[in-house]
Amino acid sequence: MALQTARISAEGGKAQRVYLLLRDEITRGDLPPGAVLPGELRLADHYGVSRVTIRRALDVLAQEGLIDRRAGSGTVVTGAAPQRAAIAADFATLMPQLVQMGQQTTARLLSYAYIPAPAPVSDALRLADGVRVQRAVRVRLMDSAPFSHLTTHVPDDIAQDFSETDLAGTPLFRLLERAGVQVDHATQSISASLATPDVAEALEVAVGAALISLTRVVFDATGRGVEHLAALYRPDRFRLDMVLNRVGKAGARQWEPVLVPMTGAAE
Amino acid sequence: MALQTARISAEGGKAQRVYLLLRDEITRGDLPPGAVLPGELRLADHYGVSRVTIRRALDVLAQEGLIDRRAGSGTVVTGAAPQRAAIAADFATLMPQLVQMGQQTTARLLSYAYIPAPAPVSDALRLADGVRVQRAVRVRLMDSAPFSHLTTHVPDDIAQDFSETDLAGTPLFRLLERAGVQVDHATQSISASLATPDVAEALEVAVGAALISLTRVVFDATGRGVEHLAALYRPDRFRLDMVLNRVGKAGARQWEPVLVPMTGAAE
DNA sequence: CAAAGCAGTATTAAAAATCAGACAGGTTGA
DNA sequence: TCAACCTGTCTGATTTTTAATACTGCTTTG
Repeated sequence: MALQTARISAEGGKAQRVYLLLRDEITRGDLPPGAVLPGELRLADHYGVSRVTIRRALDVLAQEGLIDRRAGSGTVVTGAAPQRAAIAADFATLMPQLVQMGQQTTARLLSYAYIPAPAPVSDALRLADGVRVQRAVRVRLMDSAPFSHLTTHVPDDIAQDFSETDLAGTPLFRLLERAGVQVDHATQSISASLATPDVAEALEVAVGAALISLTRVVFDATGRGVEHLAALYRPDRFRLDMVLNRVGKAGARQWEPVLVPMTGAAE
Repeated sequence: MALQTARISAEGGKAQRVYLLLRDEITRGDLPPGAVLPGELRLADHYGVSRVTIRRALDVLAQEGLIDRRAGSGTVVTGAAPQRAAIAADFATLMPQLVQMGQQTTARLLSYAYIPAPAPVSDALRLADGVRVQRAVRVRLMDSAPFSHLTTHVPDDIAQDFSETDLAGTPLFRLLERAGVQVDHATQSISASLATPDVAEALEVAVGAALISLTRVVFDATGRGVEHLAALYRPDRFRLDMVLNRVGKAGARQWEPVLVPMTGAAE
């Protein structure tokens, strides 16, 4: 019944790529339900591949119910958006509406080890060379559907208190505060990246699919780096939303994010 | 001299995909300069392809100077990050530090037309069916290096004042306020998507590369939708950063974004 | 209503990419 | 020094992609 889990592992060549691109355009809304695709010949030209290859990609899309092909008439995007219980997270504070949603998310611990801090992590956390950190890789699921892949690094002296079961259940953030860390501020950066084979498997997406990438570095009151989070989100199941208000008088107007008070922290 | 513009157009199969994945991991910092890659055999196994395919991907990376291959020793990531200074944008308010950077960005108008509003746009702007909108597609460049692909939709009665040269030069946002629109609030959503052939060409990236996707809908004081922006950013040239402060007493703590006062609006 | 045109369907053979394996030669560390 | 591992190189079998060419069926137009 692997319908939307099209093709894990790095299989597939051009046809697979065209499939990914088209599916991305559809689920993204660029090709809304009801829209008619260009003809296969036109598509072949557009993507720079042969018609047979386009056809193979369309086959998969049709099989998944994303498109409806009618001979003579054309290929139309069907409204049958299979998923869509997308988890919306407040863009500014990054607190997902999980509380409202019944907190039905669970986490699965994929890996757990103490290692010397990798260069990017020790740089970001401003650690001395060779400092050991606890590295944990987790997948967060919503109704047993994975939506985020989390890699956290915490200096080992802080992480001593975290057991494996802690990590599997509790958001790392709460563990930090439980450990007595005075969380003060954090820097975040949003980007986009491609699904490598390992995260692709964990998130049940195809290798090469687009993912939202979030990197967060948390500091305590003394300015010490206490957590490095590298998160990857499935764009079809996770959204970063925000509302901005235009405030101030003319000439000195600016945007101001609308804050939604809520405790907790997204991962 | 097309060095980092590896392979535009939809050519390449698995090798191309592996190349994209590896390059993504390198430029993203997962494989920092100096890191030694796993052996070709291990890579082949990891990506589920043959060694020859891995080899082809490494060939391109080596040609671009991203890796250094030494027979017998192994393949290491070189620190030669040909990356241009990434444009950082304030995450909360989405105002890029363009002013500080000398405002050296220019825009190129790719397409310009009045059309009936597509379904996603008319939905988002809450327009009646069949309302005509002005659709403009632009590419923004920094030192003649493209970093964003912008598709804007504006109701045609508002857009009457915009000439083609206006669009090529001025941020649409300023045009709106010049037209007397009382901008009140906006909703934004961040995601990730893949580069289709057309945007890939405009942004000078490979087809299938990861892009940051931002959708913004702007409303005026009367609650009317006045602008729909769909932006795609090159993650290697554009970053969304923010700083959060942890405020409040224990038990009612929450994050608060740090605001950097500045006028203007990012596109 | 008939014809033209378009779009999907199907089948072939050639071309290209990929695969699996083997071997040579350099480097490293026990 | 030897063993293990790495890149570099080559080869023939296999799979994927391509290109060319019919064909069927729906829609539209004269």
